[in-house]
Amino acid sequence: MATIRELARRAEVSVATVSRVFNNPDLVTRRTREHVLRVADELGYQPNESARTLATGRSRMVGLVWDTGHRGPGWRHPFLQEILIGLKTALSDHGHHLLMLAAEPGAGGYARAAKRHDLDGIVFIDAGAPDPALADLAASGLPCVALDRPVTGPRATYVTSDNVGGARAAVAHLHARGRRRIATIAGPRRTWPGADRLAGYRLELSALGLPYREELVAEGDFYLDSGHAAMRRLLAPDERPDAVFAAGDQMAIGALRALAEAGLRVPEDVALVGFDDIELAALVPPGLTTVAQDKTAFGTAAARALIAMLPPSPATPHPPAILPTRLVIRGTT
Amino acid sequence: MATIRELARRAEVSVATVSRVFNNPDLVTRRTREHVLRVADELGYQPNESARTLATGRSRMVGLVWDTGHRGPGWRHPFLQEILIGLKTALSDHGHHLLMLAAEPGAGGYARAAKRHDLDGIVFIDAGAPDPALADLAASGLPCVALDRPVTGPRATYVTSDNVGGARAAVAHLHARGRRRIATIAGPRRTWPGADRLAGYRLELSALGLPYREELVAEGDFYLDSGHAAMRRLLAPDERPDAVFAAGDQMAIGALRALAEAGLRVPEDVALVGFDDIELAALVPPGLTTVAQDKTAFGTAAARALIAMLPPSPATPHPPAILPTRLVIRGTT
DNA sequence: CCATATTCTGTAACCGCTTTCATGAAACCG
DNA sequence: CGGTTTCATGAAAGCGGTTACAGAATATGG
Repeated sequence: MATIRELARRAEVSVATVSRVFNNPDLVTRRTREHVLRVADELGYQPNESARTLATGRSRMVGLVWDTGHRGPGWRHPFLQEILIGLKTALSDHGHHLLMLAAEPGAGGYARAAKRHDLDGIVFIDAGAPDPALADLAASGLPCVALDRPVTGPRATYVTSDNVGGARAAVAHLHARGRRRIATIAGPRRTWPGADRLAGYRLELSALGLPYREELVAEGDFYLDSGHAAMRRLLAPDERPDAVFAAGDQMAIGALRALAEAGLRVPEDVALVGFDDIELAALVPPGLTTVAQDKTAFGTAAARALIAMLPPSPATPHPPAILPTRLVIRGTT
Repeated sequence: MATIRELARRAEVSVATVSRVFNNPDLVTRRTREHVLRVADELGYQPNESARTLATGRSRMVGLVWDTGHRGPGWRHPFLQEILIGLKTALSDHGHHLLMLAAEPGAGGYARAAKRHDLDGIVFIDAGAPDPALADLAASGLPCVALDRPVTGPRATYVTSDNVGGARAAVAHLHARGRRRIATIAGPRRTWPGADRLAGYRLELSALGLPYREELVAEGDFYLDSGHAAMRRLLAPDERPDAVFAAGDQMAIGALRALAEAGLRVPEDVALVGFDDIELAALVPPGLTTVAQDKTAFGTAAARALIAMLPPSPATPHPPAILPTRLVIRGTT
């Protein structure tokens, strides 16, 4: 591999000049600059990133913390792929790479990895049990963006959907369809989306003048089976609900099965709204009405926020991005 | 951040000794080693990876080339997530990180990124148009693993499913169900899975003594809509097929819709087998019979192969991993 | 035309770690 | 017990860049 010294020798300039050609082009005469670039091209010169990072302390890499282990090998984010596409695209445009951290999860594993690699920033995509290590990291001043979980720090912020608003829209929609006994299958309350969607449900109920009833709330874990179980629980009491708002599409689809097993028709007997708009939602008959999230926007918004907080920007937390949701009406309502 | 010099000073040893403690522990007395480790712990010392990479030429990072752009923002690998989980897990265990390359696609973009970062190896997950840059990279001696596409080089190999065998099993199964006019919705022939599944289809037909008929072959692009269109084409002739082998589940589901639209019953009028066993397959009624691939095995096999080819292993291409497939019988047959 | 300000370029220190080579200490041995 | 080996450690030279500082070249102005 051609080094900067070799290139300098061949171009008959100093290494400093070569370095400037690449990093501060306008500090160099057009003539020399073009000459150096030409020779660089001939040599196939590529500046070495490690050397650069070592010298500058900035790696042009962003860490991605993605907790695969949380639910064993089966754990899947509903739209990790779209998020990655959004993230990668936006970061690439800014000349940053994405490093998937292979650190021991929990504790300070990610923090250590961030230091070792001189990461410029870090993005958290995970289920979101509150983690003191995340708080420390964010407090340390490293630019941090978390998805669907809160985080604060001099250069920290988060991206999330308008979970409250989306949930309210779902409930309002069911109400508009004439339903009055509206149940919910909530997500885990320790997660943000779980808590906020439940809050939205309550809020809209009271806005509509409907009572909030404990027996109309079942909690799941966002996965299909839990939706199935929750639906069965909701059907147990004498007076069954005539509508259900499930806080996630997977749970909604589980609920759909439970309803079919119980011999109930959807939407005639029970109307159903989900949340997320995963690919499946459109395909599972009769088509799941759901609150759609803007999936790639998650990634791009995260990338944008992160980039905005990168030095030399002042250490000001970027305002959180709350992405709008959109109600997609299909066959279940 | 504590540096190695600081640590050396505090532990009252030389930097060389500290370095050895971390890289060649047995070159150091147990006494000194433990002492250094203790002080390192107190200081929260973390060796800097860039400096390490610069000094050794090895980055402990593996590049991941994942072509997001191929089909516009909507392009999705049927099970990218599982592959990533497998890859990440296996590589982590070996102390390697995964770098998602933000390089201009095509040409030598990835090759350049690999050099700049001193990548230890590289993994290709993409749609797989033949790419001279990949060939060059592989030829250069950089450990390379490609998924579902061929690649050769001193340290190159690939991982793929037993596409031929899987396709044969699908066709044999349809035959066993009494079907004789078996059509196929093939994938793009320029892709490996597309070509091999078609080959398997032909092979099994002839093994069964059935004729291969051009009019029973329609080509799609692995996506849902193309399956729909292909199915309509297959239904056009007077004598319609009584079974269809679709080379991908998405296409199979598209075909399922076309069949429903045509008023045909599945499996009574037309039996259907897919390939992949995506999540949807189990959920779309009446349940799609399909050839399942071992999804996380893709990732782990790729990681294992890569690790096996990493220096100081001899520059011998690892034998390709051909993962077994498994026929999952559901409602469509 | 000279003094001064402004560009442009070069020298060299440094970023944090690895590793070769040399050295001194300890172990081995006839 | 002196001479070899072996073993543990240290000094210092890189690895390939960036950048502060200084010097040379050019432009500016009186």
